[in-house]
Amino acid sequence: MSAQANSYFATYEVKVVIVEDYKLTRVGLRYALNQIENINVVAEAESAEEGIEIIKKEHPDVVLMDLGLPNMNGLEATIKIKEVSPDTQVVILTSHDREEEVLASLGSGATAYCLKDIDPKALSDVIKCAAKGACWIDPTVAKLALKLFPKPENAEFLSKGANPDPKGHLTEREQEVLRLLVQGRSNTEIAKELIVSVHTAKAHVCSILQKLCVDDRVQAAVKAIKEGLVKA
Amino acid sequence: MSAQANSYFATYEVKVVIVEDYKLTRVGLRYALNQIENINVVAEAESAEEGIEIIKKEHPDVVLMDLGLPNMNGLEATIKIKEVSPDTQVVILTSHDREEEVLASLGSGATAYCLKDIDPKALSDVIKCAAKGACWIDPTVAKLALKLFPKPENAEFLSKGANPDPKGHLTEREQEVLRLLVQGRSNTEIAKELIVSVHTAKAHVCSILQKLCVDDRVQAAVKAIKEGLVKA
DNA sequence: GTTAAATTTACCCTTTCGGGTAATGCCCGA
DNA sequence: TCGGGCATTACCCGAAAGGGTAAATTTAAC
Repeated sequence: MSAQANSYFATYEVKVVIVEDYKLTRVGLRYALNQIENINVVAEAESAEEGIEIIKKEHPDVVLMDLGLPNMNGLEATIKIKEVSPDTQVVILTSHDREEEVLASLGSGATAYCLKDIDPKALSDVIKCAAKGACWIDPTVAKLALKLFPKPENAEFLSKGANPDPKGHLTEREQEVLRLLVQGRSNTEIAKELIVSVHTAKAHVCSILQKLCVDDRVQAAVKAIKEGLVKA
Repeated sequence: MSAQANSYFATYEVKVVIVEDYKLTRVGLRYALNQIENINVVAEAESAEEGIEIIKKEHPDVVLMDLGLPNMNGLEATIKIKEVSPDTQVVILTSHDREEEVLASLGSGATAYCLKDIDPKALSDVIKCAAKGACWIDPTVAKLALKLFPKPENAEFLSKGANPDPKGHLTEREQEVLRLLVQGRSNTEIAKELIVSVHTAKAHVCSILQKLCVDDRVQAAVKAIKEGLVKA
């Protein structure tokens, strides 16, 4: 895939492969997309297996992927595609708007998620920016995906200036302990890791629990992840 | 904000407010964007505080937000904006590509994240689709955001057909227990919740630990979240 | 140089956890 | 009809967790 700085929408010829089981949709897509400048649909597949074979050979810039395929579905296919052709960008094109499918798609390696009511011109734009690796999520499901990002109430860089940590926040040592706690370490293990006594580790954990307003270390770990207190 | 079905890029007049402390960038942006059809920059602000006041009154469709502002920064401003004007979409426009800032921005309520090397035409397209609520993330940082989505190895809908759960997966009851476990409930509490004895709850937790190949409930909770085994 | 906060250690105690083993009843598929 | 998987209950036991309180030490700030 060629690269071109400072352009978010690909301006070179984008190689596209369509994976879609309904022939009518498939040929319609191909026709519509080939009308667009700089988009070149080089192949179609009516099953995930066939699509993967094609992609192995063609290494297209973008794959238009349907979710509801027979046998192997679009998610498994997406995972497979990112294995055999990591630089190929997968654009999900589906009529499903269920949260699980949106999240699972993006988790499987797709870079864009479109609903089928998209108009061809917009789809072509999405394909062009997906070719550059941009992430694009349909308006009707964007909220579902975005709410997965933790609200950074405690992010230290929120206010970068002279902000003396408005109390209630974890000390460096406590953050260190929290990190280990999230890994599932016991107090004993934490103590060994930090080369302190178990008493110390316990003391830190206790103050962490208090500061996070939780009752036990499980809740602390969950809260830490959800609020992004520890780097994943 | 008016709505128009089947169009991903807004085709109506999009009201835009720019929040950016550098005057040069600000006026440059305004000039460039006002060249674009259907985009109308109605106001500029050079600080977050000023921007919020303007947005309270104007309720624009889109806010172009710089991250590095004096005093209150762009993240805090974004949170505030989504409070006072929930339908206003925030587009982050920054030169920072640090992972924390990307994630924190999206977690704060922004719907799009652009780097400043974007060309004006592309930016206008992003603004137009952001106005409809779409999520757009710059190619250079999209990977950072996308890797946050859990890979759905265990998602039951991966193969929807006659797939008899290839063993090693949690039973319904165990998933129920796992859900409570993630909430930080003790075995006793889980037992009460499910109206069973503590022994039963313990048995379920034990088999969960074994099936997830972890040593304790903290690791189980973390794994459950990271792999999307429990609905957030 | 005094104060404040963070880090460290220690003791007490009760509750919970996790492992192991095993028995019972239930339902479904072979 | 006979398993096999699942849910349920039960027991024992050692280890760990969590709460409370207290104090010594370092570090940082003022």
